Amino acid sequence: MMPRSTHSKAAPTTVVATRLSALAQLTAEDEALLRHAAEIQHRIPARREIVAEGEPVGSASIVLSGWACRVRHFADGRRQILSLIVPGDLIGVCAHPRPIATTNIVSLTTVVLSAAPPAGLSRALTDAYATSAAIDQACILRHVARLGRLSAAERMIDCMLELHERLRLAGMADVGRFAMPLTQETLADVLGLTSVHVNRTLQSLRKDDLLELRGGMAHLRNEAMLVDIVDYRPVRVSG
Amino acid sequence: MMPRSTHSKAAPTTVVATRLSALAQLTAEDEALLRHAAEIQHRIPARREIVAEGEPVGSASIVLSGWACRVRHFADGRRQILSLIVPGDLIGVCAHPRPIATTNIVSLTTVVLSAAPPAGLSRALTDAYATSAAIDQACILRHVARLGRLSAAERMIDCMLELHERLRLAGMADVGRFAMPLTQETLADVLGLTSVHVNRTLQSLRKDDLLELRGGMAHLRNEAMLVDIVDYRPVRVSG
DNA sequence: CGCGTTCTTGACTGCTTTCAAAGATGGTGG
DNA sequence: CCACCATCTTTGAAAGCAGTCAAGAACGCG
Repeated sequence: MMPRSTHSKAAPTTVVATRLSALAQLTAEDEALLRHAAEIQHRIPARREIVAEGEPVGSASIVLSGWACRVRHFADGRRQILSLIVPGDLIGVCAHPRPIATTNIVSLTTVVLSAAPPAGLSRALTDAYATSAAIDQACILRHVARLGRLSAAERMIDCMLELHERLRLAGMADVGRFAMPLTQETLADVLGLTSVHVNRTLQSLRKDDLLELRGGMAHLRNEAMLVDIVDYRPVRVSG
Repeated sequence: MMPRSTHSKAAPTTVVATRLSALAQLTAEDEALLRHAAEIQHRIPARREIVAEGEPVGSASIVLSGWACRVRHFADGRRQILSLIVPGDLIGVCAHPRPIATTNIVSLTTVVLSAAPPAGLSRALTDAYATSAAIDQACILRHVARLGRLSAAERMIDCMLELHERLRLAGMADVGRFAMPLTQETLADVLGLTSVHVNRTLQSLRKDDLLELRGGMAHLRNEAMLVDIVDYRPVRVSG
């Protein structure tokens, strides 16, 4: 069976080059390194643990297609998704000695990974990795503000605007429209809500013609208004 | 006026060495570098902006005493504290080119900073900085889970356990007891609650003899039970 | 001792959860 | 092609946790 992603127009291999090129000036050699690394692909079914908390961080890898997440499980069954990982994102890029994973990472859909070329080989790749890590950090801080101070509808809007921006960076989103494969239950674990309330929130947003999720696609009906509602600002990590 | 901290038994200069030594094997030279850097201190009153979102990240510095935070302000006045910064923590240590700050950083008490010795000078310092950054990251992820899935009382407990652990690393906490200079209103902005509800939550926890905040001190009355309530696990970032 | 900040309290509102069950959807095999 | 099954979405009623508003008490500083 071919690993064909229904959520991406871009071929998996170009997703990575698109995103990393947006983060640093990659040379033709850098792109060749990425292409070479992508020749060996690791296919992971949905709902599989990719990284286990407390275990040594393995070799760095790149998400070619599919969605994953960092997640925390509580003893009583509660679950919180700490961050979403989408195509073009890096996993396990870590600067310090003998690092161990601080969270579990789990696939949410089928995920295809390739190894990330070692950073030392290229100045531009090193920069791209560092910038990617900075974006990751910024998104997590954004998530803190989202969970701490926004209402259910605001959390949903803010989250979708962020995903739209991040997927666009990898060339995987149209204007106001992108593939969003998460179920309402998973979305609830991202947003710190119950699935029932996610459902009601989505109905309300659709009724107001602001935002619509259907058939695995997200539609931002009125992006300007959405941006205004949550005071959304694009992620910027370098000048 | 001497910058004397009433919240610390350790002298400001040793706080840094204590913490960084716990993160990597510092040599006598490393400690000399830290002591030298600490000769020039920068004193910042409470409620001052230390770093502005969107501005280039300045030179790296170390908190010798006092508390600060990363914070997000919303257009309508809501405010969320994204992470707390306590003595021994680093500010503005950043690996990628031309970095700009993704959040504001504000002093919560009087804060004394010194410059952080450049990482390139010493392998151990480089490691310590990287480990410190990893701890920072782990605490922020923890904060996401806290805000997303814990009740008010659980958030309070989890936050106090984390602060106890972090301050102990810098030699600034006794067993089950540490200086906690934040007002209930500030705590509310950390925990994503209102100050009224923080007050009621604290009363309830004190009544149950679990946790007590009074006179700028936090007392963990029954640490084992607190740990159990929130399924608290110590921060581990390297093997 | 006086003033501003912080803490405390009460009554009321409301957003979100809980619990339960019924409908839709999509993929699979007969 | 359709029945079937698991998964996902939708709905309703009731309860609960946290927020809002307002005002008084306590605290700490000068």
